[in-house]
Formats: sequence, structure tokens, C-alpha cells
Amino acid sequence: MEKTPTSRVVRRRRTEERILAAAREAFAERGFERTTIRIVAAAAEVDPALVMQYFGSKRELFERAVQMPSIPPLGGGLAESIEELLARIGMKIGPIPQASLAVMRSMLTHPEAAQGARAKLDDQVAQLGAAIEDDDAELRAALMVATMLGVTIARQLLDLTALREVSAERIAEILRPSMNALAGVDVPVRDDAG
Amino acid sequence: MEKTPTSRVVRRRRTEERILAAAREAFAERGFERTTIRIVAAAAEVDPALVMQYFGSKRELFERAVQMPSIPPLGGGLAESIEELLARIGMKIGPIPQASLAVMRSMLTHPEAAQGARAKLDDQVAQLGAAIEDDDAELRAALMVATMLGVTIARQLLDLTALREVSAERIAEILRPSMNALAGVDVPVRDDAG
DNA sequence: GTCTATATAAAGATAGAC
DNA sequence: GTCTATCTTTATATAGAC
Repeated sequence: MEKTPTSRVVRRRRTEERILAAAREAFAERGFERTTIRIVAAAAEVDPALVMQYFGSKRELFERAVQMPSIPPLGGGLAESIEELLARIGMKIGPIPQASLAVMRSMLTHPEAAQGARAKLDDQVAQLGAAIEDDDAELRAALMVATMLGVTIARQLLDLTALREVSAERIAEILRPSMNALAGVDVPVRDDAG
Repeated sequence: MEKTPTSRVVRRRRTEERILAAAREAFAERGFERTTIRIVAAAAEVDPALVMQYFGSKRELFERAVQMPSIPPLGGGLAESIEELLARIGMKIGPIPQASLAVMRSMLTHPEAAQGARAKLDDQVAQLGAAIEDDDAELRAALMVATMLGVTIARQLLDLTALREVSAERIAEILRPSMNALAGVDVPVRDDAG
């Protein structure tokens, strides 16, 4: 066996990853405009010039740092609940990946983030719309997605006092009938309204 | 009677108002960070220096331009519907005042806008919470507010394709059972409750 | 009172030393 | 490969002419 020294390329990848992590965090916390190369560099404990060297521009750094995995197509099996359906397309109340938070944080002010968010949300709407049965499936799906978006923004990005300390489970519980109503599972007692 | 020439003070107020209107629009469209004094001045057709002369700083211009009227306390009479209740505290689907849009546009990235938005939303939650009867009144109120927020953001700020062309009335209609469920009214109760 | 010109500051980007 | 130093740009803010 040869010994495996940390080669240059490996060290480089580690540094790069550290920068990307720092960038994700900064973008998620402060948004695109207020995040500076210098701040990211300081957090990653590297020289600002190195960040440029690696990524070329702030714009590219953002793209590399936050690129969201696109949603896998809604595969097999019927969903057991609306929540499961939402979870499958990446919409849940719980902790959100930092990359997504970064996009959300910036989506109202940074055009590229807006475009990315729109694309992803449109995709989620389409998938959700295809999964529910109703004349207004797409509109209903859009309102469900908008609801989840609003709750996530209020809770994770705005820190509304009334939501800050409440567990994700509790929120999901209170939200459930409302989401079911949106999905068109509206009317009360049918034992099987799935 | 003396004639009434447009005195300096009057002209000054008009110019000021033109600047404020231009600022509101720019802030609503691009957010705080990407709005420059120059852009505002150009839109108002005045010199950039004049904007500074009048308002002192970009920060103060923002404050003056977007200051939201605080919500009048939920006065007389029982509300006839959740929608009416929401409308009373300033939450509706329809067209939003530009000052509010400006705050919303900037609230994820500009700390002062965040604070303003939080204060207003907290207030709305409190008022709404006081108006509905439930053990979890405040949490339910917060989720209602978050839902309205999400729909407004998705529709007015992000331009989601599925919501863009839909009338406010249509959205309100689809949303109604969902809001009622959140309010604890007419909840389609399931036997197992969880 | 309004505009021209400029000071000042911050941040993105680059060149070159080591 | 990494850092020092610097260039450039852009935007806020100010001073002074008219």
C-alpha cells in the first residue's frame, strides 16, 4: 500500500468546500447583496483573493454555493397523506437545507435567486397539481405551495414570535386540515377520503 | 381675495411627494439594496443631490417612503367571516399598497424592513388571535397570517405562473375553507384526530 | 432652492510578488 | 498556490457655485 498524503488537489477541494459552506451560511443569513466576498473569506479563514481565484465572481460563487438539487419526479406509489406528498416534493415545515434558505433569503431582491426560486416553485406546483384530483388542481397546488412558503418564511426567515418556539410537528398538525381543504379533500367525514 | 400662487413651500411639498412616490415604487420593485438614490431621482425627474438635501440619507428616505400606517384596533361588531376579519387587519389577497410591497420586498435582506414587517405581522397575529376562539388561538392566527403572506409573496412578488393570472376573488374563494379550518371554524373533524 | 463637482467609502476584481 | 497591494467601479454623501 502506498501512503496517501493529502495531495494538492485534495486540499484544494477541502478549501473549496469550506468556502462554499461559509458562502451558503452567509447568503442564507444576509442575502446576496449584503454578503461580501470579504465576509465569506473571513468565515472560511482564507484570503479574499483566493475566493475570487476559485470562483471567478460573486455571482458564480452564489450559483455554486446554493444550487439546489432539482426535485426527483414523484415516483412510485400513492401518497398516504397530503403531508407525505408535500414532503416528497421537498416541502416540509422542519429544518430547511441551508442552500434553500439562501435562495429564499435572496429571492425577493436578487434576480437570479428569484428565477431559481420561481423555477423550483413552479415545478413543485406542477408535480403537486398532477397528484391531486380536482378541476382547479393547479391553482390549489399553487396555494398549498404558497402556504408552505409563507409559513417557512414567517418562521425561519422572519422569526415571527408566535411561530419561533413552536415545533414543526405542532405546526404540521394545526396546518393539516387546512392543507386537506386546499387539496380538495374538503368535506368532513368520509372514512376514506384519500 | 388674494390670488394664490404656488408658494415655495407648496412646490417643495409637491417635489417631495414626487420623490417619495418614485422611491416607493423603486423600493417595491427592486428592494432596498438595489435601489439607488440616482434611480429614484431619475424617476422623480430631480437631481440626485436634491433627494439627499430633502431626506438626508437613503435610510431616511426609505423610512419616510414606506412607513406603514399601523393597524387601527379591531373595532366594533363581530366579523361576519374570516375574510372580513382578515380584511380589517389589512390582510387581503387583492392589490397591496405600494408601501407595504416595498417593505415586503426588502424584509428578507434589509434589517430595518425586517423589523418593521415583524412588528406589523406580530400585531396582526395578536389582533387576529384575540378575535378567534381556540386554545391555540395565537398559533392559528400566526398560521393564517403566514398563509396570507405566502400567497401575497408568491403572487405579487414572485409572479408564480399559476397565480399570476388568477383573480383575487377566485383565490379568496379557494382559500376560504382552508382559512376557516385554520380559524377553527367548521373544521372537518376526523375521528382519530391525528 | 437647485445643480455641478467632488469627496469618501465600500466592494468587486486583477496583477504580480513570494 | 497563496497573499499583498492595487485598480476600478459604484454609490452615498457633501460643498459650493449659480
